[in-house]
Amino acid sequence: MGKGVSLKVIAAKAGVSAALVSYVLNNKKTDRINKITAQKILAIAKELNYSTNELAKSLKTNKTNTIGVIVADISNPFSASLVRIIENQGEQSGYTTVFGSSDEDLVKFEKLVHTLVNRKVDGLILSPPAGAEKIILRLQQQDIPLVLLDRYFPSLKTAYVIIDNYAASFEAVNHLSATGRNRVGMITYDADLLHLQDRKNGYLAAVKKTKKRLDNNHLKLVGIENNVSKIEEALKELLSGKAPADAILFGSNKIALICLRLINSLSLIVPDDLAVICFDYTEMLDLFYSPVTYIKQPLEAIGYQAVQCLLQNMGDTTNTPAIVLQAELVVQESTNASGKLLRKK
Amino acid sequence: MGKGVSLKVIAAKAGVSAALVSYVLNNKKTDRINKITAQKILAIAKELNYSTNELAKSLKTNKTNTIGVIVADISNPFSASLVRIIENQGEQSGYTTVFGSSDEDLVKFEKLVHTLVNRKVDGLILSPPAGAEKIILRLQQQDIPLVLLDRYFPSLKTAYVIIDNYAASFEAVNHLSATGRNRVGMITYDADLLHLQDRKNGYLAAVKKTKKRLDNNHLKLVGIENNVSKIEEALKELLSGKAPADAILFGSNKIALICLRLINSLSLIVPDDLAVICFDYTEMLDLFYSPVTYIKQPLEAIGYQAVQCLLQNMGDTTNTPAIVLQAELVVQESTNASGKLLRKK
DNA sequence: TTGTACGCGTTATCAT
DNA sequence: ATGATAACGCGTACAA
Repeated sequence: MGKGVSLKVIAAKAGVSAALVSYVLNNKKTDRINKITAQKILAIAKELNYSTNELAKSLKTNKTNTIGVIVADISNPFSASLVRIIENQGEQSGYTTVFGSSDEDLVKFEKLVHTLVNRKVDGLILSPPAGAEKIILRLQQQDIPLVLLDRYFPSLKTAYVIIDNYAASFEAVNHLSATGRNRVGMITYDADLLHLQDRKNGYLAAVKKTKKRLDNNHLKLVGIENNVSKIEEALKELLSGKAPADAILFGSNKIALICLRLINSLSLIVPDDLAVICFDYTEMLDLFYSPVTYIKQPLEAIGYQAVQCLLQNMGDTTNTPAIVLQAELVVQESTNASGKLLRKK
Repeated sequence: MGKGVSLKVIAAKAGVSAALVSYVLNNKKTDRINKITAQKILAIAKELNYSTNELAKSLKTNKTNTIGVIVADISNPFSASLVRIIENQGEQSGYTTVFGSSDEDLVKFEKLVHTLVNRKVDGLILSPPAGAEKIILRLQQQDIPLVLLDRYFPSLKTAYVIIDNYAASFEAVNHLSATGRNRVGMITYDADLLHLQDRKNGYLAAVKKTKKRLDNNHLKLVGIENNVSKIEEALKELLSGKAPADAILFGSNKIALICLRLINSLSLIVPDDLAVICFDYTEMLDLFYSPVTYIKQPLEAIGYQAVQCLLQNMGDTTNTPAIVLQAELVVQESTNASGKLLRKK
């Protein structure tokens, strides 16, 4: 690739050694080099449009200035935004960022990790799928700097950046009961990823607190593969029966999309008949006729911290900062109590 | 990085030369190698958990098995989906994909291109910003395989994959007039990127055809930086005055989001008072109370073709396939004529 | 200022 | 048949 304008070529043309060219082009030993030859070398380099072969450089210096990032699915707006922030943040520290999507698939994840490691990335920012402990552990044994993103494993001592999902769920449910909802349901994932457990447990704790007794029928668990009909079925179940939910917390933006679409086609009125809250913001939430109250993850902060933590971990692998950020409940129309209260009068 | 398990280490442990280890691990000269020593080498390699240093390999073979992709903004759902498809498609051919966002900024774009080229990617898939001709040309002079994505430059002979934006706009406007709309407006970008020109020109041609005379006030151009208040202002202008638009074509999903949000907060009824069509699908369009008719780009096909074209161009740089794909108008509720017709009766 | 070893894997050539 | 040697790709950095 390229036309092969190497140091050697420049050296030949200038009648000097390749080493000297390297020094000049990198501004090293600048005081010990004849300024005239330096000028000549620079001129030739520019004329030949030289640019360094980062491959060779990395091989020698053992540094690629590259960060590897693995998210669940880069086509998810949430991931896409986060990735973008990391990209910018990394660049500010001189790093190029390489991405991959794991699809929450352990095999795919491991393969991606391998690819990145073999390409000698300087560090990794990872959203590992369930069961990835051994893979992470091996990376640590190889002394590869890494930060877990959005999730972590209690059994491992790693750097991580997460949000307090438990508190976020808890606050959301509290908001719903405080605004007069009595049968708060939740549709979320049946997965053993800790951050998803937290969302579920925060919900359960809040329901328990506000209702004394828990109606298990109001918690619906669906597979992480986001099967549309399964999710729609869960919603229908929540809305039927003897005690239909009058409020629902959606465990992700994918779940929310599917459910809101169905709600749209039913004759339910939000927020009058049903209040809804969604985990994670996406643009679509503003387009629902009743703008959706949502749990806002501090994306900028997450991306910033992820890169900063990685930089620290790259300096010293035993340095494993654990950052827990708080999410914010953004109240919009979809949980407005007024409609409901009016009807009660 | 790594623990430094190199061929050399394995060779030492096995009491053979590094070259032999390389042959064994790559299944080369397999017939000329003692099977017992081969087994021993494989065993040691596995025991030491060896994996090849792709940096060194690439340096030697001059092949990185990497494709570089530059889009405008990876956090845009449209780009994110496309990127995901390219990622999968590339993987099927054994390529890792590296992404970057240019923000439609020429300087950023050039910097990204440089980074990728210096890292010796095997080829590039690019959505170049306006004015990038010289950069592309230089890449071609360096014999670097590339495919333009979603846009192209008539002055350059490159491979490209685009959709027929002119026809897409044309069809959209036709659909609107066929369903009884008389004052079809458009809000799109004031940019000299050809694909955006095409969108505009397709609109103009269709309006001209259906109306005989053109009312320039129904075409609003906004900056590509997606300034919210500018776009909102454009919409308000379209909806006011002596001949307010009764249908609008939005030139992108960003424009659509901003406008639909505003329409939501006004007391306009879609499709009764106003019909809308949007370029590019995103999930949000289904969540609008009146699901939005949109111009669907064949993302899968675009991604597939982009990778295929690149592979061809990598085989022979003078091979520059030009693929023009047709978009599809997906008619939903937002352009339904019934509401309007009922009112007319 | 320059020669040269080095990082690491590949492969053509040479030696048993 | 089996296996070793050495040059190579390209930039870096130390010794000369």
